[in-house]
Amino acid sequence: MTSARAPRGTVTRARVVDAASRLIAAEGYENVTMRGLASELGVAPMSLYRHVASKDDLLDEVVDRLLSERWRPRSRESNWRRWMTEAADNLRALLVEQPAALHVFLSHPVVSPAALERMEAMMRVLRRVLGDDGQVIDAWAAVQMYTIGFAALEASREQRPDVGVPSSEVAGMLAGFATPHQFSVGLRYLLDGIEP
Amino acid sequence: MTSARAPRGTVTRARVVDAASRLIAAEGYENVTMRGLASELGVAPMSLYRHVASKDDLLDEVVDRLLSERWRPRSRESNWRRWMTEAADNLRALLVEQPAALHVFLSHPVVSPAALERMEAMMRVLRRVLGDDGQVIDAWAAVQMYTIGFAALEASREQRPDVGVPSSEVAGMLAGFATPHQFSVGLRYLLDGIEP
DNA sequence: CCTTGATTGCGTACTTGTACGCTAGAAGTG
DNA sequence: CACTTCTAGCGTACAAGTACGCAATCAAGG
Repeated sequence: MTSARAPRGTVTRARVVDAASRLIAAEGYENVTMRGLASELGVAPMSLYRHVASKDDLLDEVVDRLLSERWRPRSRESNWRRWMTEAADNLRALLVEQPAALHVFLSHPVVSPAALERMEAMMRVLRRVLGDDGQVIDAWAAVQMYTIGFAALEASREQRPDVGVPSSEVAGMLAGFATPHQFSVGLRYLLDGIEP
Repeated sequence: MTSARAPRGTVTRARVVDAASRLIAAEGYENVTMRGLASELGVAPMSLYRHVASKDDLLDEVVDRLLSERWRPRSRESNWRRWMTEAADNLRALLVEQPAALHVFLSHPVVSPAALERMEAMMRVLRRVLGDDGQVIDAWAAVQMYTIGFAALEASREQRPDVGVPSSEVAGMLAGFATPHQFSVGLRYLLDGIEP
């Protein structure tokens, strides 16, 4: 039998985060439960709570890892519009592909290490274009909010079939709203407005 | 005792929505449970599910009522920027003040009657400015995504105290991000980019 | 080594949404 | 009126997050 108490040190915050990352990648975020995670580690469910404050706390760290691997644009900072577009789109894609990440970004302002690194990089680029620090912050915030808002809708777009309202014109266009292309169009508006 | 089966017709979709609206207004969204709602109506919890598919389904309707009461701008459509700004800000305020509404808008594209009415009105205004229908849709989507994304962050801004990262410059500005003023600044960028 | 205190794994139990299927009573049929 | 059918109210039960407190084990001091 596998009963008996697990030895001390079996559970560690790092181990929990590792296991959670693996499980999320393998089974998908929505199929990961604290109970399942615990049994994966061979411990009782409540043992996890010595090392993470809550499931959300755990997710914060899992998502920071994902973000740190994926946020960086490939292009050079010299073409600021291209670079900013890529930075925004990388986050959008991450949020859409990883429901866990979307959950985290919608739950609270994300200030994990990777998020801060990304923010600082974006502000650095914007500062070269805009000069004024106040404007830099405004611009960054606008792009960030747009990105998260867009990702939220794109991710949640499982067709709602009927509506009971006949506006087929309206219903029809709702389908095509949340696409990566639409994202870049809106972002272009935003950057147009930002550019001095 | 209050046992015994409730007579037929005690529960109605409309009555459930009414009671839910009342409870949410009185106790706050996060304190409203299906069990509480049922006891408010004097029926067993599962009885509600004959009339609403789920809690989310119920919320959809509750939120549509809120939206229908609050989305309309006060200004005239002739000043399109002012009108659009008001329309966006009315939704932002609603989402921030009503966690139930935020939940609904983040869960799926909202196509309730009031949402459609609002969308059509906004598109009508944009059409007069932009002409081309394609651009109208793009512009509307951009504003909508920005609004929802911003509201999500503004609503979730309960201070996260430490971060473990010393960038006080960064941490400091994070505090001031999600304010109504910041919202209007970002929206101005967006409208600048949209305006022909 | 034994006592004492701190740390950590865990058993139990509560809350919330809701699936499933039973059943009482209304509505239709002969 | 008796019988069938359909429907709406409900009892039971389960999954998931996690509060609370006990207890096993480790570390420190004598």
